[in-house]
Amino acid sequence: MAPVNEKKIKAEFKARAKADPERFYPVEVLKAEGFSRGICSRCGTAFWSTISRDVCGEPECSGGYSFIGNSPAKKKMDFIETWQEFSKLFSRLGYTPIQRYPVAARWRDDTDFVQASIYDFQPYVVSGEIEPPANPLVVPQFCLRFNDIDNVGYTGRHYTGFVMIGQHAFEPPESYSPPDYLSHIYTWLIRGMGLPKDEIQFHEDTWAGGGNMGPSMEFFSRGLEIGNQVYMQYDIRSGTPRELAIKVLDMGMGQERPAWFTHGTATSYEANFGGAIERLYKSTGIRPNHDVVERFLPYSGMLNFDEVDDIERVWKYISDEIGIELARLKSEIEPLAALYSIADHTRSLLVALSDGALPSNVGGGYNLRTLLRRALDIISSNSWDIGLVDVCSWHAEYLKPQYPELAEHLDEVAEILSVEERKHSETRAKSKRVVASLKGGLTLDRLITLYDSQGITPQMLTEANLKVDVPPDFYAKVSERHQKVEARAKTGKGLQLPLEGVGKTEILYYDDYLRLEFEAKVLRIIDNKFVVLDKTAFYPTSGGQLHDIGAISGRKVSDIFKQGSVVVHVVKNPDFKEGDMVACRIDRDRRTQLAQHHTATHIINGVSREILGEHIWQAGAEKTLEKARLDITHYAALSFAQLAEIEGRANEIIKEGLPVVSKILKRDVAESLYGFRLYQGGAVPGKELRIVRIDGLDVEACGGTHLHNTSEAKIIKIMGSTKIQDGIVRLEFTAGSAAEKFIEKEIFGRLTATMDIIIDSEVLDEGAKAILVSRRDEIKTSSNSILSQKEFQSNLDYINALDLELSRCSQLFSVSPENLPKTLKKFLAEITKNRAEMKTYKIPLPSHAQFKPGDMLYETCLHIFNDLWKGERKLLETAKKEATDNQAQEFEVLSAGGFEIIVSRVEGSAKDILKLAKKLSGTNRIVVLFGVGDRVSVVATRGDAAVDMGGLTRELAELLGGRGGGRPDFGQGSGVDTAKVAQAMEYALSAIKSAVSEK
RNA sequence: GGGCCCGUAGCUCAGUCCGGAAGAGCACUCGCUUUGCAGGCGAGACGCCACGGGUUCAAAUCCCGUCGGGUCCA
Repeated sequence: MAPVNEKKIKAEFKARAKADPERFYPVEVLKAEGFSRGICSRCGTAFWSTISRDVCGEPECSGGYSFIGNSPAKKKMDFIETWQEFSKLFSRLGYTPIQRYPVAARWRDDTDFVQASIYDFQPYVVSGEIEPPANPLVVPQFCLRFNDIDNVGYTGRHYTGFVMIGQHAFEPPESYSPPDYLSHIYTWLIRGMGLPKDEIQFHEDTWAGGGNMGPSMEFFSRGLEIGNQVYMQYDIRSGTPRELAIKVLDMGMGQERPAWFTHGTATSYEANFGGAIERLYKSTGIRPNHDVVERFLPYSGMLNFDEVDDIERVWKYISDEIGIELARLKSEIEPLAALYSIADHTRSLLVALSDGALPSNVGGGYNLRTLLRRALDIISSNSWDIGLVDVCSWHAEYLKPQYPELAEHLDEVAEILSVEERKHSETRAKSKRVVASLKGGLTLDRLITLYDSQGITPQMLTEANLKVDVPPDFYAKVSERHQKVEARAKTGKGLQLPLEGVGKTEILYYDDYLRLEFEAKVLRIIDNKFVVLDKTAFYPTSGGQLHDIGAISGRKVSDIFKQGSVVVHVVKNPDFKEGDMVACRIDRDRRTQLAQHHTATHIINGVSREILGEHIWQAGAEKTLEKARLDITHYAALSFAQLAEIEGRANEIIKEGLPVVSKILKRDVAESLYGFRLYQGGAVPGKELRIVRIDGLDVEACGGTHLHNTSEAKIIKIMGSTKIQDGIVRLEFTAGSAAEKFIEKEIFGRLTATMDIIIDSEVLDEGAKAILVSRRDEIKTSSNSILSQKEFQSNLDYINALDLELSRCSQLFSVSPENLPKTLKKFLAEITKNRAEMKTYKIPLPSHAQFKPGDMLYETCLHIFNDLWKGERKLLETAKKEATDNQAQEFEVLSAGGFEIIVSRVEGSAKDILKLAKKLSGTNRIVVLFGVGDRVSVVATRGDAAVDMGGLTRELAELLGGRGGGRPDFGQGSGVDTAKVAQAMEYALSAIKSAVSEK
């Protein structure tokens, strides 16, 4: 938002306009129609009306809505008809009706969703940088607003998703004509809606937002605001209003309003959801009691769930005021509000999901998830049998004349909804278990943590009959905690070079990625390090693509970055000066590799959309020398099969050798040719866009260096995918020689290295080993031939089979493939160690001769893990246990003070003597064992005796040159001084004896 | 974008704060018992305590990182 005080500027302007209406408002139109000006005796607003009135048309001033059940409009139109009538009329008036924009605002970086029709044209049309798609125009723009979510269903007019019909014009001052615009909308009120002029009031007002401001005319009838026409003509970002070069008409009218108004239904919902609402009534058996609803409605605004602490008291107040018993009032209103919420939420979801937005735990997606879960919770708490997908399809059917695309996307919407529903039911089940395990008396801190980290609301606790103190400002406390945390996390600012007076750098890297040499003039050198040229083909790090390297006048260029529209080269000790012409050369291998990765990214993006669906958007990307990564919007993790399909198709695209064409287009031309799909990398500034197109697959606005033809990518190998957050999946892949290197090192190399390790370890039986050796040799032979002949494409299936093998093996040991050799080494070493120990216990090594590995390394790994590692360890442990049992009989037991005392020295590790001590201990026993091995371990246990074994152990361990401790009934420690064991035993014995005898 | 919570037996989880002997219930196997309504009793099997590193005499437990899953806020 602008750093200036918009509210203050607006108030000042409003006062000025009020004093001089002729100058700021197109009042001549109203005068000609017989309207005259009045000042509202209640709110002071200046308004226009044909009949003498004391108050303006605001519901607060004129006593609420008086059109309900008694509309003054001569025409009746439902939601769909409203747009049909409106667009027909405005076409005749010279406006062009255009398609709505997607509700997910990809062309903007300051908002997730479109919240008003003017959002479609911000910032570039409004700023005059680019042409609007038509001028003047009207648009039925679907908008999402989540701030009133709690009021939806109750107030009769709030929605999370609604259609704002926009009437817009973008004109230079000389042709900008508010009187025309006002007369057009007036025509709509009179002729379109059939309102008698006596029923219309216009209010003088001022609107400000997004750095712009202008006078506005709101129009009302019977207490309902039908719309608002803003004459946006000032830029107020500097703090004082300045005339805009392009003045803008911004009229917005809720499409839901005319339908409601002309039908005069109790709530707006009844008139606007078409068949959906009827079907909801039918499936739940709920119908509005119009008498109750109408009496309730004027008070509904008081039930503002955000602002009121004690909602019950408000209910009671309303019930008293309208004389309907509280219980009855609630039983009439609440189920209705619930139904209307479902209708609203599903419609919002249908549009948002159709447009490619996804529910998520972060970003704008969280709003969608909240919407969805709210709807699901309403359904389940009322035990209704309503399927969200069904309701969506009812909406889609009704909206078909206006938004035919919604019906086309129903399958994808259904899929996304079902994934979300499953997640929600799992979360709910989990919450129930947690709640069930809680007892009352929770601290506020605990309550907040429960809500914050597990989504368990205080309400759920009280519903489970837990006694908890919930402060009325609970949710405020929650956000307080967040604010504290957020205040701590602030970031520093990056490097800012003094570049005043340096013009925009001319970019040469757009033309051809193989343009690697050029001459340029040195404009500035800062700190003997940062070099600015008049033009450059060096690519700066941007758009997720890593910068080039190379040389300027023979001096090494190590980094390139952009500051604003100036490209800065980092050069070591430049031997040239400002004003010189210099020869520049870019590193070819690096440039080629980066181009391969960048074009591969576009291929993967296009292919993913082909395979996974229209909801796939780029959510981030990075291209380095080693690999490329692309984050795509998708509602679930990708399966191996899906990855394989994407990779396979991507390589087909390479084989097909499609041309990659890039050209600069004007933004409006590009948008009309390719739509908003262009904005894969997010919002892009500027009048002109560089468009990179792979025919039939992908078109993006992109500044990167690209191949000429997909065949130059050579090969694409997907390395893996992870779900980086809900709704976003990251694909990592590599192309060209980086892919070949990857295959060589990380597939062939890793696999054979792993096999080598197993073979060298000598843990396998001879037969199994022989098979593994021959398998390894075979892989080495094939891989050598693939590598030497560069036959990657034709051997992709083989390569992928090996890759799959690697990942299966890594999953077995729950490590990443990278750690597989290392992990196997660890396991094999343990097996060898166990076997050595088995020898000392005289356990015969079991024969695993029956094991015959097949083709797959996986089987061998399974064998190593289960039979060798786990199985043999089991044998060893069993043997040790038996040995312990036998050994336990052999200890000398002393007695003193009524206790049995064992103080003894054995061979063994800490773990061994621990087990032995456990075996020996009893209620009447005191046991101290010294285990001698590499070092001396001490374990001390006792039954009921009053000796501090932890303390004793500490003393003993220290005596042995180490440390130890423990609880009164149990001590553990170790030392290094094996020679002092006898001394320690003596000390232990005497300490115990004196302790028990004291008792 | 910013937080927070959770990864322990096939499942649901306790143990983690405050380091010191890896647990419960359900499911499973076997035996006995019971006409049955999740039947009762007894015995048993089942753990790389997510992965990697660090601190420590000692780590499921503390610290750092990674990977999964969940949740809240803007």
